[in-house]
Amino acid sequence: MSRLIVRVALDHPIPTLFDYLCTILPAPQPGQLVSVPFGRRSLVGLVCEVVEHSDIPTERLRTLEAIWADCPPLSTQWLALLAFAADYYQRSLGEVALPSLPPALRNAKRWPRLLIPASPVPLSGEPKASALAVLPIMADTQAPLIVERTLTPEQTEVLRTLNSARGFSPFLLYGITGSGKTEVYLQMVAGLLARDPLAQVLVLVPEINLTPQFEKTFRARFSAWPAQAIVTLHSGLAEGVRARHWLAAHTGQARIVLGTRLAVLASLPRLSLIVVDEEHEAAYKQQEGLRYSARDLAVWRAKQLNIPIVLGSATPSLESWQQVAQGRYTRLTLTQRAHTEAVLPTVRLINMDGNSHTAHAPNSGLSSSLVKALQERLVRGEQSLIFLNRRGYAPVLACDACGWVAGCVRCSAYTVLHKLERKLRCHHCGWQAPIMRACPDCGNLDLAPLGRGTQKIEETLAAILPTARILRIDADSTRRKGSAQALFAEVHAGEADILVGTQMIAKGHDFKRVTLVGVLNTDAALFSHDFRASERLFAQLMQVSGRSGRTGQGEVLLQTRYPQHPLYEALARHDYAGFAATTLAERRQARLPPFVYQALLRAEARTLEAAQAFLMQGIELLNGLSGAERVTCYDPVPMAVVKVMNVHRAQLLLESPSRIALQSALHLWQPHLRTLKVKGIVRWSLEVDPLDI
DNA sequence: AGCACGCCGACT
DNA sequence: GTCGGCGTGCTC
Repeated sequence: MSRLIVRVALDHPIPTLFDYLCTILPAPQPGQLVSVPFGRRSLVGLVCEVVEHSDIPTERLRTLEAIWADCPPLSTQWLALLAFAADYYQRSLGEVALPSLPPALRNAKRWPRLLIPASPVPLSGEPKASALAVLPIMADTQAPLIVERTLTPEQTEVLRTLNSARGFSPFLLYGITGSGKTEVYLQMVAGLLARDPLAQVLVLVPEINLTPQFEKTFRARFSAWPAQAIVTLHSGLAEGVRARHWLAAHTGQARIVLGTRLAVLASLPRLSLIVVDEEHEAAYKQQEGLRYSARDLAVWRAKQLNIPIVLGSATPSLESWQQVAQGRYTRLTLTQRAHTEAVLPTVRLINMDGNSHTAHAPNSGLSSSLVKALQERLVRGEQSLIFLNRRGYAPVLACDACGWVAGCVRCSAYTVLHKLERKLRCHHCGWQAPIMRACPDCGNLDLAPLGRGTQKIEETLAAILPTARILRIDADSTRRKGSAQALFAEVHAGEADILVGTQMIAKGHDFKRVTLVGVLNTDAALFSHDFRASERLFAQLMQVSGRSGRTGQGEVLLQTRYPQHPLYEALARHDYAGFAATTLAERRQARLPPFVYQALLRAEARTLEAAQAFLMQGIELLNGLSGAERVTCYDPVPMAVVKVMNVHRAQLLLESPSRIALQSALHLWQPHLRTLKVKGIVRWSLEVDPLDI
């Protein structure tokens, strides 16, 4: 009698499948979840193969504990997607596949209580299906009118192109803020699901807090459908809910899956269209564990399944823009705002250089032009928004006498002064300490806060404009759960005149009464060592500018010491295309992404020396590999913030004009790195296509 | 990655 | 005399 060997992927760094004997009948199929003994633990694993022979000696083989027979197996296409992600990001299949499952599914004890949704019902087979074209108006008066909107001629043209797409067709939907990208998504989805009543659509959004309003919009538009046809997937869901939603997607019952980056790895057997909204957002890149790009995996998935994908943005990533230039993606452009009353804001650059500007008050950080503009809004009963990407009161507390600067005890970073809380706080690790009265080095009592954060601007504004109702929205004022919602509600209700905030205020919220946006202190990003800083700054400024004048003529006042800088000039012209062309030309010249491919080897240790020593040995190993000459390897460098939580960090950059050459070098390199032995404990990780260097 | 085993300093 | 530090070795 031949025995059955089940080869299982486990969440474990050894890049191998683990073989188990199977005594349960019927034996599992590839794609099924099983419970196996591992060491003295019991783990959930994914069956990859069922064979009759194992290279492991029989006496070392252990036996499967259980098979989750109720759950339909994951498809070979899903397995291929995860195998690709594992291969590309240099991880084992199990390390990628198992963490991609909802936590509840990875606990075999919970299997019996997880209900598998019934088989999908064709939406077009329902009596209400004809309502897809003309939908009822919802009773909810807070919601925008939900009848299908009349499209602008531009939108109609774009939609026609999208609807005629067959097979793998990547589109870059380049549409300015307010041009009605969402309406295009909605009508494209409606059209597709009407044509194919069993089809599934994946809609990705960059942030968890954008899911509620997207969900609301989709539910309103498809209100004729059963509720379970639309599900969300993100890390904020309770475990049970997330498992139910995932299973609804897996069985095909959910037709629209709306989620954050983790949703790109969901099982979607009838996936027919992918939408990635705000595709340029850095949040699509996972920044810990498996550092995948959900946008890139979405494109791969669309290619694998031979389906269309729409990447939408007002400020596309330069990677996607370049794909258009190379003819790989099709660009569709929306240049007009969908509501005729909305026009692009006027952007004024206020020169803060030297003597040429007139500060409202010395050292206030506010120009008299901005203060005047704020006063005008106050008189007219309109709202203003002040954008400053620095929370706290002052970024630095320093001693005038000896030059001492307050720093974090665990990180190589300055601590930020939080005046209201009377604390010095490290924004890297959260460590905090009371504000000292005297300099610990020289005893000087005159410690000076340097620079300005949101708290200080709030305080200054309160002094200059005593009648204004000022609201601050940043990570500190919204720390408690739900307080962000409450603060935004206050703004919408008109209970604030001036909103001071960090980038939190730039996204998603449509402030109808805001007619003025003031932008402070963004110059540092112009001269950052990070070559992507200017791309991010431009996108951020376009986004925050778009907050003004959603229902009329708005104004943006940007304070800068470099009003002639091409980035700001392009912003004032609302000229993303010009900015992109210039920046891409610079990147090409400097041989930076997207013209080269990069990977990072990071090392962390208790001393910087140990981390650097590991990286130096890594370089030697790399140089010994065949094909290494096609990959450029730079010197190891300490990271920008060298020490975080008492751990020292350094990194090594690899670069190649060929993605394949870089990939093959990494594959050859990785097994050698695993065997490296250095003094002390060094934790290391490889990141492919890093965003921050 | 966990989780064991295993050999040297400060506590009841 | 033990509790506990983290070095190193294994997991089908």
